[in-house]
Amino acid sequence: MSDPSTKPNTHPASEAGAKLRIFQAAEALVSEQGFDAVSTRDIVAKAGVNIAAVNYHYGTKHRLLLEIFRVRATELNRERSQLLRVAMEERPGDARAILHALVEPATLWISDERRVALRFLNRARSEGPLEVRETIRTDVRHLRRFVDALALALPAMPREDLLWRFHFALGVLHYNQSADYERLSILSDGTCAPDDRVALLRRLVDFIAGGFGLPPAAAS
Amino acid sequence: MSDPSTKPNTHPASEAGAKLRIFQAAEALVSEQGFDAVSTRDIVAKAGVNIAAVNYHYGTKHRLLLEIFRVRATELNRERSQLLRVAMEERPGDARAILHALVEPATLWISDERRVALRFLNRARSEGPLEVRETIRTDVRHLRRFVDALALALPAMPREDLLWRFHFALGVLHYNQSADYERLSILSDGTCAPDDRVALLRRLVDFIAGGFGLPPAAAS
DNA sequence: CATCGCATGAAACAAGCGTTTGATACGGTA
DNA sequence: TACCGTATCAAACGCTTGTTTCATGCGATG
Repeated sequence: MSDPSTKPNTHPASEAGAKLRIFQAAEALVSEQGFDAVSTRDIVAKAGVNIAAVNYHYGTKHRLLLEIFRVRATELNRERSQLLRVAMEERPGDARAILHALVEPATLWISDERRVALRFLNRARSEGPLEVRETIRTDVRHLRRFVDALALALPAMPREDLLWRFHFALGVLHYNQSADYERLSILSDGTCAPDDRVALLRRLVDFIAGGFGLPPAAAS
Repeated sequence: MSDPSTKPNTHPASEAGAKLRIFQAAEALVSEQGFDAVSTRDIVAKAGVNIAAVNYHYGTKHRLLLEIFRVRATELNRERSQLLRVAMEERPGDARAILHALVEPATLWISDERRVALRFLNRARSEGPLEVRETIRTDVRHLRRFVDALALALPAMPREDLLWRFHFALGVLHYNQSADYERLSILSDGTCAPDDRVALLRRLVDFIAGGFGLPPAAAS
């Protein structure tokens, strides 16, 4: 049930697998238009399948969306955890490296085909089903790893200060994932654009590190 | 049309004014449940009026929501402009005071009955009608005043740097307005709560000022 | 070859949506 | 008193929603 591409399809009309195509069509449409704006008929039209296929393969539209969220959230958290582990091994005690591990995955995802998955996750955070929003709010296990790592790297900072700053850092991070760069582009008369992902990542980490009271980064 | 309380109502059943009660009911429901989750029938049920009243007083449900947004956005922008003006007069060249003027209104609104209006505006930003989201994205006039003020206070900072940091600052600000404090509460085992608005405001400004590379605030 | 399970198709379902209709009651004015 | 514009009401409109039904076609199995 977790991977829509496991079962090869035998029917001639579904060369790429109807279940997988429904998954991708729903993800793409939601990431573009939002959860409430996408209907079952929109999904099956994009996927090129009959309307009954959604309920046949996923039970309900609700469960389809939950499944998409589950798959993508797992992927993102796994990537973040891996980057954090690498940072802790290679540069232990470097708070800036920890913040980098927190910010990097989402910034990279925007640059490639995973942009769709990331935007789906962002939608889920604010407009997704109640069940999903509840999970996001209360399942903080993977975030706790980052807090603990930061506490190790910044032993002099009171834990309450550290948690609030971490909270603010998540705000910066999520706002940037929403890709609302048009306002910035207008404000800057077009000079500020998110095209250079490396530079954007550096600016992001710089800002958050500054918020944590860290000194400016050394030239890399 | 702008103030739903202007016309005194003559009908016995509408002692507080049907138009005003519709306005308030819609604002409250949307701020709690989101734009797409609230139906016309929900609104009239909460307002205690007939379902035809919405279309009679506001034309369409769409125009009702646009009107609420227009009224509340005007109020918020006016308050921010006024605080910025005071900051520029009393503490010219103080970047921290400018950031304070940017952050303070929303933080104060959360504390009183305007919390409903603020949450409505936040909803409008992400899930509101396309027309509203377009306005928010492209109407940057009141933001430009803050950018210009910051440029005056931080003459050494390249404009591109300043704009990016301002962009990030808006991220922190909006994230906090969304009032997603439950995750922080869980992460901190309940020790971090947004009850003390003065302290929260100080922490917010501290973090953003740090992101701008400003030195830590002097004790007030 | 007959049979079975899985996948798909067209059509319809009940429920909810925003909006409209036409009737009714009210207070102010001539 | 007769009238008129305003405001409210119950009821219905046409439409879209997510989901279901039942028939059909396919490939694999016996």
